[in-house]
Amino acid sequence: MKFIPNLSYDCVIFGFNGKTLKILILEYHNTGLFALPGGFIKKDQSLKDAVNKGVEDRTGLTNVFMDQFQVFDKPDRANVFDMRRILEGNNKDLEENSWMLERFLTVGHYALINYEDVDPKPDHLSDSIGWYDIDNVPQLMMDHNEIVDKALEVLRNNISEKLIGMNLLPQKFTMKQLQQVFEAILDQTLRRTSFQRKMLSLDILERHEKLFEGKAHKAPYLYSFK
Amino acid sequence: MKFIPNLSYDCVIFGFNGKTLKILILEYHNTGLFALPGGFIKKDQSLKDAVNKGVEDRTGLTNVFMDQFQVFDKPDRANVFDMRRILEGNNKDLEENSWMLERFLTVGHYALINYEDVDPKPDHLSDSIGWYDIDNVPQLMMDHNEIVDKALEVLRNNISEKLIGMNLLPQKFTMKQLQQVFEAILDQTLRRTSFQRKMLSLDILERHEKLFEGKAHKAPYLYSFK
DNA sequence: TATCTATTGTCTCATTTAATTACAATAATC
DNA sequence: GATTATTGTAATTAAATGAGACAATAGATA
Repeated sequence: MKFIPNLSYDCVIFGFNGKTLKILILEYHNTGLFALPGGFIKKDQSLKDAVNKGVEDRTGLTNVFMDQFQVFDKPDRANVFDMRRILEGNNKDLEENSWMLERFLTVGHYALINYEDVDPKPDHLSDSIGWYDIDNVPQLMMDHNEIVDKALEVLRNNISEKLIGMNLLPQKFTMKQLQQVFEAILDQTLRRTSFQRKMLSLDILERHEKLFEGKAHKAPYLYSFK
Repeated sequence: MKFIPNLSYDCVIFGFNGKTLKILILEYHNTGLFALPGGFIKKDQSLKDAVNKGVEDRTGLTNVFMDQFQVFDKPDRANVFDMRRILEGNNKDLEENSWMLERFLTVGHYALINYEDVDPKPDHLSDSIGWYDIDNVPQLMMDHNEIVDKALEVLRNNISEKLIGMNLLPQKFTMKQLQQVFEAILDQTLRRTSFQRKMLSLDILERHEKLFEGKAHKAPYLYSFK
């Protein structure tokens, strides 16, 4: 067995489409089971490498911002019945893969990516992967809904200006877009003038040319992070 | 083997003696090796139960405030040489305990306890356990110094008034003691009047009788958390 | 008993930071 | 050229914090 036994990772991959915050969820072949992208850690592999690999396989992205935030370890979190269905749905040998039916602790991660850059690809066990609004996540297997909730909570607490926008937005963006990211994450509206003044005072933004959208009003500046 | 392989926990146990922030460190028999209190997780045990048990064994305390904050996973973090010395120093059979020489990922925790309540007890592998000032921690085995540094960083960032004092101080305390806890954690001096005003305005403290210390000055009130 | 010392609790006033409102600038439409 | 929707920034208010002043007081000192 090339993997570390009883240990896995799962990753809540956040994206922002300009309106709402979304996460990537995959569905397993012939089971109707939804789950977070996750996987196992090779015996000589760092956790970070393992997760990066998993995210790259499903999104095509490298150098993604990522953070591990909690170990989920309830002894009864594994659902042997579901796992068996997934293996059978993929015509996997149960004997050979019986290690997958044991207890697993999983290291929860979240990743922030630029929605536009992604071309989601299902892995060999699943037949679809897609974006779901953060407030419209389907029922997931095992304790994955709990992992999503916790990831969002941590994201809200860590909303330290720079990291967030830098990873969820394209290189250049308007002040309004930046504000919308914050509003989507915090799930509350912010005052435009206070937000703008605050962001500018932090001295983390660089101002570029204006963006002419063809709309009948003053054109906003584009910004990037310094 | 009754433990989950390749996985351990370690715990940075913080205490406050009225002056400085301290942590508990143990020394292994006949090796001169220092380490954080840690251990393994039984196959049917929750991580939390495992850590609680470890803390209770070494401090005698139950219901301790505790938080897991990071998995440390560098593939080369285990030091086979040191581990062998510990086993040999304790006359343990190398063959039987060879699983301990493999790669381990460890879940880093920190705990906050009331210094006065503790009677530190070494476990069966170590011959001493004692308090060390946070800015005078000896060289520890493996990556334990890194774990300590990270724990302190997390503690500083999480210094959300209530949790801290509630766990590091006795039930009743003076405003000065509370300020000293903050100063020890943040490693900076705070303005007395501003601190007092801030704490009182948070509406988390209950004021009790005065504490007469027999000193030649006005006696301070005792407070507890609401 | 009166005075002195160290510390505490609270006020005041200055300074900084943030919330709120107001308004001019402007890109495209009518 | 007037109109509309939105943007950038200035002006005004309000809240939080910094810095200092001062009276209160428990015990020590004389």
